Amino acid sequence: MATAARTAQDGPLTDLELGAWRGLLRVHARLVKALDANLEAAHGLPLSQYDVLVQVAGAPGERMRMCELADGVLLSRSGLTRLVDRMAKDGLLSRCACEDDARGSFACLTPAGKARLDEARSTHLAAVRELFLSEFTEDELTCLAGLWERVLPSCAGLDVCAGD
Amino acid sequence: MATAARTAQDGPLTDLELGAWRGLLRVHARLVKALDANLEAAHGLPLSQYDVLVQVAGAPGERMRMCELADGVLLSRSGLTRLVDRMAKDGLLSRCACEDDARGSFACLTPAGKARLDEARSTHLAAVRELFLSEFTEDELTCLAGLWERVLPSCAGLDVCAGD
DNA sequence: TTCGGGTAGTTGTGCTAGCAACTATATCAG
DNA sequence: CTGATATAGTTGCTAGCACAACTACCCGAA
Repeated sequence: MATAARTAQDGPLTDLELGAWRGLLRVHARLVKALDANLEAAHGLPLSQYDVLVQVAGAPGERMRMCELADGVLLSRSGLTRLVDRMAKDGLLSRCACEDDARGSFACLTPAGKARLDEARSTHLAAVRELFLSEFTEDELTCLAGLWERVLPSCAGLDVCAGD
Repeated sequence: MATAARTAQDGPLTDLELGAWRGLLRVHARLVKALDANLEAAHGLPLSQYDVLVQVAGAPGERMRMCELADGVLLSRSGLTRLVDRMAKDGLLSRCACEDDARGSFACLTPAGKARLDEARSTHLAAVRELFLSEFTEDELTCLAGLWERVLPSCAGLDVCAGD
């Protein structure tokens, strides 16, 4: 292996670059796996469904159009259709027609879905804090958040952010 | 929605926490998707296969035990078995018996695999730099790498790091 | 030597996600 | 109003992954 630290344009990644890049991949993989397992164990709720509940609960009228929801939870439309189907079958969501646009439909939070979210939220937030946020100082969090803001547009061009 | 910024132990996430956490999720999702599409378009190589090639090429003898490889590429053992199968069918890897341990087997880099990696590496590294690394100063990279180091053990307990 | 427990890897199975094709509706041009 | 194009959502199909069960083997103890 003929490797040596170059500046930053050609050749292999420097150790620093490697650390910053691979760290992201590893931390993400582990966090998501741990959080999903945690949520599933405590409330029988996959992380993907929790995400949907959070998004819908935060939307006006506690309902959201399918396409917005798909963007919000980083899923394809077909993937979302089926995810919402599963959740509707479990009573966490219901589907409602859209009055303004007959093509569209809403995913609406049911009381059961709301209750489930209320149960799960504190579990999940506690886990996020414990596994991730608690490791950082306030300054570091600020730094991180700023970095994400900066990189996001660089990646691709489809997104918006949503609240908790 | 009765939400207000709390300190950091209870209640909903502060905007700062939210930004740091969701940013990670979004940036990761977009980067991986973009990098995979890029690599696939340029060299017909999925990111998962590229990862395997990098790991194996960096290992002594250009071969690796299946279980180490599985850890290295963040995949389950069964997932890795099938991924290596596919790559072997494409001629990128070959499977070799392990002399010391008859249970084990090696995934060995073939000349074709090496060639493919050589083609793809610069494409991929350029993309990683363009989409991610280039957005940061050296100091920020140092900060990031340090943060990952710190969080990693907090998540779960299985990993080691590997070089490029 | 032989038995028991642990480890490496593969295979059966099921789930989740994406892509492409399709339907139905909206919207805009003329 | 009519036809062309775009958008929302669903469905058919397939790929990739994880879990659990299984086989084969290693290693330590008696």
